[in-house]
This record gives sequence, structure tokens and C-alpha cells, in this order.
Amino acid sequence: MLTERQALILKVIIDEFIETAQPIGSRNIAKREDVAFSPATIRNEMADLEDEGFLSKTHSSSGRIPSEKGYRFYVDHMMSPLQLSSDEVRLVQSQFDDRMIEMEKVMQNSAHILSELTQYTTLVLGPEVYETKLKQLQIVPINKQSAIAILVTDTGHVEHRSFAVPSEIDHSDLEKVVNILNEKLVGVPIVYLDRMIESEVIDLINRYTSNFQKSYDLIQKALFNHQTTSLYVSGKSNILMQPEFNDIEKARSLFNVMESEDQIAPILKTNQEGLKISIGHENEMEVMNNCTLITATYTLGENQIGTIALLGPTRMEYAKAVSLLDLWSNHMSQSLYRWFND
Amino acid sequence: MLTERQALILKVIIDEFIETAQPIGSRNIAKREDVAFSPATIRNEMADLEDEGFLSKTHSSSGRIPSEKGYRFYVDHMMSPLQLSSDEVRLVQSQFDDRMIEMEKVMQNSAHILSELTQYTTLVLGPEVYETKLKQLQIVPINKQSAIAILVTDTGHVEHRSFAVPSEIDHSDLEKVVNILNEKLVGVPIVYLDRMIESEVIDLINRYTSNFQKSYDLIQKALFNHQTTSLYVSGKSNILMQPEFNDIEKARSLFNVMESEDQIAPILKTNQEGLKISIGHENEMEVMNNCTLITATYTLGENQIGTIALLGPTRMEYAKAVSLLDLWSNHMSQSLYRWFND
DNA sequence: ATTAGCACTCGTTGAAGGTGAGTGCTAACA
DNA sequence: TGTTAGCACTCACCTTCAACGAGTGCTAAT
Repeated sequence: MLTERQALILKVIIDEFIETAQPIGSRNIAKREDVAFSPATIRNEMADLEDEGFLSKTHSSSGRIPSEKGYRFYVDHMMSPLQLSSDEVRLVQSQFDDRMIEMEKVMQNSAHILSELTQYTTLVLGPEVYETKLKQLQIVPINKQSAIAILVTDTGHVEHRSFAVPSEIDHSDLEKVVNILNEKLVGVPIVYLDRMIESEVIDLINRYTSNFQKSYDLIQKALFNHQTTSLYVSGKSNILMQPEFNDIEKARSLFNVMESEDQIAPILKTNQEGLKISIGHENEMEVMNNCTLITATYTLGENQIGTIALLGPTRMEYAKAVSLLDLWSNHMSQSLYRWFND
Repeated sequence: MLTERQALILKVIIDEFIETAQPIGSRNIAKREDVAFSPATIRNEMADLEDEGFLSKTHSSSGRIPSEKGYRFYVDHMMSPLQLSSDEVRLVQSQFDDRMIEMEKVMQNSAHILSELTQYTTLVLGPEVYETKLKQLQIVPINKQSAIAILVTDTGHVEHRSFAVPSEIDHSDLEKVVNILNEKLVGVPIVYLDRMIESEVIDLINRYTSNFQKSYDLIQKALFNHQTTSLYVSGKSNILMQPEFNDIEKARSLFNVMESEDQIAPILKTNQEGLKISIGHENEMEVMNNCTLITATYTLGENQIGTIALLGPTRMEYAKAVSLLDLWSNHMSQSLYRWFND
């Protein structure tokens, strides 16, 4: 489809543009050592590349900038997998030591470090809790009127929520119900808790007084109606540093989206394993039309999948971002496997 | 110090400037119904006010804008305590119902609602945990190599941290240590835990095998070396909406600060009860020299004090911000008292 | 097929001039 | 003596214009 020379020129333009954010002219390309043609030749090739849709201009006599199709081709066919510096690799490895053995910490830390390393915004979506199993249920009375319910999963996820305790309910009642629930429910996948309760536990509870029913209702409300999309975002303000967002209006609208979990979480949910790169208008959301989102999935056990993503301008350091994300998600999957699957 | 007429003019200028963010000219002031003087008179008064330092100009023939001293005078002597709309009052009241009975939720929700209501950035600093007391300690084993320690305080604060369990330590050992700790330490203020352990518990533990010592060390590490400044920030991007931050560089540097808990938390820590308003250069931090920070304290019990703050441009809607923050912190203190002090 | 040469395009910069909202000052007025 | 009308002046802002230069496309020579 593209001649070797065209590919070279396209690659040079994209590499340079990623670095400088400025349109690239033929003379500048010709100056490079790895390019042996005159500006005029390059101009001809660039005109062809523009006809094919790989490049575009900011105005009729400006240098060229990559189009989204250009980036797409670059990403699919030309990207040399950047060798990460040994410093970076070591830093990544050092993150997955003994301290990272709790999902919250892993995700928080991942978001933080990756945004530091890339200077892009990092989004980490926790694994769907559906496959995780109940490890323990616990009620801690705080005072006459309130108590805290704590649910621990086998992934080390701790969920807690306080609730009001009506005066007619005694703490000892709650305790008994919790005991029953623990007995029957430990080891049950969170997603089946509801069903399991229906079929096995309800009967048992009904044998006791009506207060038990009320206690159960309380706990049920406190813990099982939880929606737990755990989203961690770090380095939001990095996006401000990109010259693409010198226009404050663009920054504003993107920030509005990033502030809202509801809008971000769905974009990250994916079934496709491995890396996925969405360039510009490939992103459904309009405010992200001048952004690239690279998502990678990590696994926890067999079916649980979480997502980790980098959000930057379309003019992204693809090679570095991809390499880092790949390295990270692999380490993360391995590390999680070590910790939660034996 | 100021004549009545000067005060009126100053107030009008500040009110108008807060609304429009534009320098105010004498003609515009004269047009207002509550001002009965000619532009020339007003100009004379404005010149005097400028000499006194209450006003300044953006250039030699521009209208006046309030100086920091002007805002200070306004805040100290002239601010009419805005009657909040009944909608707003109702909204605030409705926030402190049965669902708000857990510190994390209270703070998170406070930050969120206040930033929505004011369109400024809201910062909430949790109460120092020093006075809170241990309610319960709990260890939940996750697998052979890891366990989660959970600490619940009498304020409903849940702290959890996972830790690696060396192979030579048995879970039953951990359990026994936890039992001992619970027996001795429930009800002890968090800040005294260390001392209490030294004096009372250590002996007890030393009577048992050395494994107990190791178990204890583990738990100690996992739970008691926690630094728990709980800071919640909401509406960071609101600051972008203010025309003061159309200059993207200013926005960038302020964002950098807001992203870092370490820099924000100290500013909020205060002993002074009640409201405090820091205008412009009254803020120590340089990036906040064109901002106003209004902090209010709330109490939980006798000595525990937390802070809730609004951060906006110096051209802030002081009356509204102050009224809201006051209303909120009072409700919050009352609500917390109801929940955690009986 | 490649490239040198050249006319052309268009964004950027800076200077010049006009406009208008604002001021300070002076002199007239109540 | 305090207030106000009048007027000259200032300065940010906008528009226009010309010069500049980095870049292009096209043509003709190599």
C-alpha cells in the first residue's frame, strides 16, 4: 500500500510531530541523516500521503501533521517497540513487592506511578467483583444507633458501610444473623450472594423472631446493594500540560468528563483482552476526539478482568505508552495471581 | 475611617466586580438606583479610596477594581450575610439524614455538595484521629501468605491494610494476639495505642512463644504506623471556569498544588475555631496569591476538630460562601455529635 | 525518477491609527 | 464648601496594512 519511502517519511513526520507538536516541513525532514532525498521529492511524497489520507495540513502552505489514519497506520504497522530504560523497568518491578497485596493499594499505586512515568492521565478500573468470593462478614457496633458492616473478599477487598440501627433491634440479634450469614456464605461468589440468601439462608432466619428479619434486611441493604466500580484516576492535571489543551475551553470540557466516574467507567469496560488503542474520533465521546486512549487489561484469576488506561493527546508517545502499559499490566497480572490464587 | 459615602461606593464596586470580573467605572456606579451622586463625585471618592489602598486600577485610565485591602474591609465590616435560598437550605439539611453516619461518607459528600453549590473547589480535612478510640481490631486471613488487618474506631472510621504473613507464622497465632489486643485496647484512644501496648500488652505477649512476638510485630506495623490525614477535594476543575484562570499557566500551577495532599493538608490545619478568610497574599502559598481560601472548622466531640474549606478567586462571592460554609459546618458538627457522642 | 528553481500561500509579527470607556483636573454652581 | 459639568487626556482594544518567512505546488532541467 505504501512504498518504503513513503512509510519512512510518514514515520519521520509522526515521530517529529509527537516530539514537537509543530507541523513538519519538507526541508526539516531532508535534513535528517536517515533521509536521503531532496525536499522536493519529499514534498511529492507528502502530497501523495495527504491524498491517501495519512497526513493533513493546518493551512494550505503549512507543513504536514499526521491525520488519525496516519497514527492508526503508525500504530498498526510501524511502531518500533521502544526499549524502556532500565531505570524505568526497575521502577516498575519494584512496585510489585510485598507491599502491594491489597487491591486498593495496587490500583491506586498503579495509577500514580504510571501517570508519573508517562505524564499522561492514568485510569485504573478495578476488576469486576462478580467472581470474587466472600471471605468474611463482620458487624461492628459503634453506638446505640449505628453500626458498621464490613465485608472482606478473597481478593483482599474491604467494603464497609455504616448503617442506622433502629432502637427495637438489639446488637445481639445482629450478631446472630451475621453468624448465620458467615456460616452459610463464606466462599460464595459475591454475585451469587443474593441468590444464595434466597435459597438457603432465608428459611433459617425465618425460624427466629421477626427482629431477625429486620436485622437481616438492614445488613442486606448495607452490603449487598453496593455498586462497586472502583475507578482510580491519577494525573488529571497532566493533560493541562499538553499544548493541545492551551485552549482552556477544551481543557474545561475534558475535565468535566474526567470528574465524573459514570462517564469514564463505561469507556474502560472491555471484554477484549490485551491492548487496545483508540485514536481521536475512534473514541465515542466527543470531548475525547483529540485524545488517544490506550487501554490494557489485566487479569485476576481466570475470568476477572480489570482495565488500566492512559489518556493523552492523539500526539502521544505511542511506543513508550504501549511498552509501559504492556509491561505494567503483565507484572500486575502476575503479581495478583501470586497473591490471590493459592 | 471611611465616610458613609465611601463605604457605599466601595461596597458597590466590590459587589459589581464580584459579579462581572470587570473594572468598574464611575458612570456605571452613578447609574445604580442606590447611588445618588454624579460620576464626578464618585470619581473623587474613588481617587481617595485608591489613595487609602482599598481600590486599584488595571491601568491609568481604567475603572477600579478592589484591592486585597478592599476585600478585607468588605469582609470585616460590610458584608451583608446573604439569606440563602430556601432550596439551598433544604438541600443542606437533607444531606444530614440517616445515610450520613460514617466519617468517610460525610466528608466525601460534604466536599461534593459544597462544590456543586458554590462552584468553587471544596476541601475537607477529616478530624485528627488522635482523640478517636479503638472500637475493634480484626484480622482476616486471605490466603497462606496474606491477611488483612482492620481497625474500627468509635467514629465509624474503618482503616484496613493488608500484610504478608511469613510462612513460620500460623494464623492461629495471629488470632490469639488479636484477641489479646482487643481485650486490652478497645476503648483506648488511637494516639495512646503505642504507649498502652508498651506498658500493658508487651508483657503478656512475651509470656508466649517468640512467634507471638513476630505476630505482634506484624500487626503493629500494619496498623499503628498509619498516617491518616484524610483529605477530600471536590470540584477541582471548577477553578478552571473562573476567568481569573483563563491564563492556563496559572491554572497549571494551582492544579499542581491541589494534586498534592502534602501541600494542601497543612494549610487546612488550624486551631482557630470558626471561620477564617485568607485573601490573596494572606495565603502563604504563592500560587494562591490570587485566591481566597475560606476555612471553617467543625467539631466532633470536645477536642476533635476538622476543617472544611472553599477555594476560589479573590473575587469570590463572599457572602454566599461564608453563609453556606457556616450553615454546613454547624449542621455537620451537630450531626456528628448526634451520631458519635451517645 | 529526481531535484533545482520559482511563484505563490498564508500565518505571524509589529506598527499605525481610530474608538471608546475611563480618568483627573478645573471652573462653575448651590 | 461640597457637588457637578465639562474637557483634555490616557490606554486597552480592535482593525488595517505591510513585511517576513516557512512552507507548498508546479515546471523544467538533470
